[in-house]
Amino acid sequence: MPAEDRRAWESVLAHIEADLLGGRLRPGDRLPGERALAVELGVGRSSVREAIRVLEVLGLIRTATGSGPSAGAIIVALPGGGMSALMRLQVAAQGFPVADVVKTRLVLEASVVTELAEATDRPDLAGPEELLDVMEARELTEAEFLALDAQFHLALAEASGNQVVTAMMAGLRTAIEGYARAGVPALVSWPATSARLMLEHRGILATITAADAEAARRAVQSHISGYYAETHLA
Amino acid sequence: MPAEDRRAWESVLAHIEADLLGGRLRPGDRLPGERALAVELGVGRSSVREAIRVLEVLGLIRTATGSGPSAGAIIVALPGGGMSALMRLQVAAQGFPVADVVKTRLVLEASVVTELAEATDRPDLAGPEELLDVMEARELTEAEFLALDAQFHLALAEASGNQVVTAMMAGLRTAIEGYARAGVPALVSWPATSARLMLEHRGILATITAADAEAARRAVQSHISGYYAETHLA
DNA sequence: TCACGATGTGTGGTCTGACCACACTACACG
DNA sequence: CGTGTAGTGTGGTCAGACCACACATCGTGA
Repeated sequence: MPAEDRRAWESVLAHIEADLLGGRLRPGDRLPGERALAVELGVGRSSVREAIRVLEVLGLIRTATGSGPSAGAIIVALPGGGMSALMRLQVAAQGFPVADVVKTRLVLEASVVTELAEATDRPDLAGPEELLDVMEARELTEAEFLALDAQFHLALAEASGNQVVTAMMAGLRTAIEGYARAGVPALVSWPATSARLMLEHRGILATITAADAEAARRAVQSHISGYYAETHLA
Repeated sequence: MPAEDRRAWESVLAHIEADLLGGRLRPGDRLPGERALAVELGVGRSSVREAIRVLEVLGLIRTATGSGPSAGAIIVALPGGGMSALMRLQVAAQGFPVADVVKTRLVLEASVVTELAEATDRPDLAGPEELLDVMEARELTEAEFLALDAQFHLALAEASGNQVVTAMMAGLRTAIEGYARAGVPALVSWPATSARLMLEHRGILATITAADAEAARRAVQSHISGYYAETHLA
């Protein structure tokens, strides 16, 4: 019997986590209703709801009103969903220095492109390429461009297949977009910079396609740290 | 004016996030009381509580009952606090394959030791060294040893000073401990393996002290992937 | 005068019961 | 046989009521 001295909502969370680990709950399953869970665990419905809320924000479940198979709280376990909220709030609370975010991004992305370039079977780069097509198709506002830019890097991570790295990149995405946009005013020429960024994106994909891991790593590192340096000269 | 069609607790969360970004709330500050916040935002106290709960799990605030300066909900923004819960639950829900966790760990830790070894001023390794001393002091159970092991790696990340990486490592810690413990039965000899791991730990610190980044990276990579391979031979 | 204990006050933590909007189900009616 | 309407169960929300706790205050006793 686990200690009962923890807060009620924590015991609910622990119970659900145990069910998850024990295989009694799997992705796609529906949680019991809030009222039923409350009775079963001997706590109030509000406590159940606080636990449910946590699981939802963490991206583990999806809730929907109404009835039927799609209603209720359903286990989804979509990676990154919660990480994004976490990183966003953490950065908002000044928990993470931008320099650390950039550095971490550098490390993760270097690993991503290395893995892509070294993959034995040619990785599927359709996703990233489509994004580049969109970015090059027409003139975009700075915000639009940078949003697609961050999305491109996220797509690379997805293509690498590493779900943990993808989740982390998804979490960093908001923070990345934030500092990227904040740096725009410091640029000498936005059109010149965006043009360069687009070229570099194509270059990164080219090195991956060429299976040149070393070049890919260099390309992505200069791409990221180049922009960072350019926006922090002032 | 933001849309009011979102769920009540989301609007509370958004309001607090906005205060964070706007500098109206900073680490160390106390949130208004739940009742006051409910009145101020025009929602019920339970909705406020759900938002508070999310912030607490994400590691952004700490709540305490009673009165006085240490009571109430206080912004703490301690990195890793929430990431840990997130990763733990995500792994529990089979959201992340172990192989991806190991791979990510490899990338992050390689970066950590590289940075430590290349630091211009000798980094402070007192924390990691103390942990090694404890591990070597006496015979430990497997669980104790592996817990300290994970803590050692986390201490290295902390020493590197990169808060984002530290947070991510903290998040991975539970998952790491989990697969490490799960692999013990597959080992030929636990005493032999633990002895080797301890030697490798000392070796990693030595390469850092020697400022040999390349050796440090190799050491940490063989340390991690070695154990992983050893426990996945069967 | 000073130490100490009872009391007051405000905090988060929890439970209960009551609505609401919604979406699907089932049944009755044309 | 189709169709629409009432029913049922879901999450979402609110209001109010306690509780335990920790600090602040003030009185009382030494």
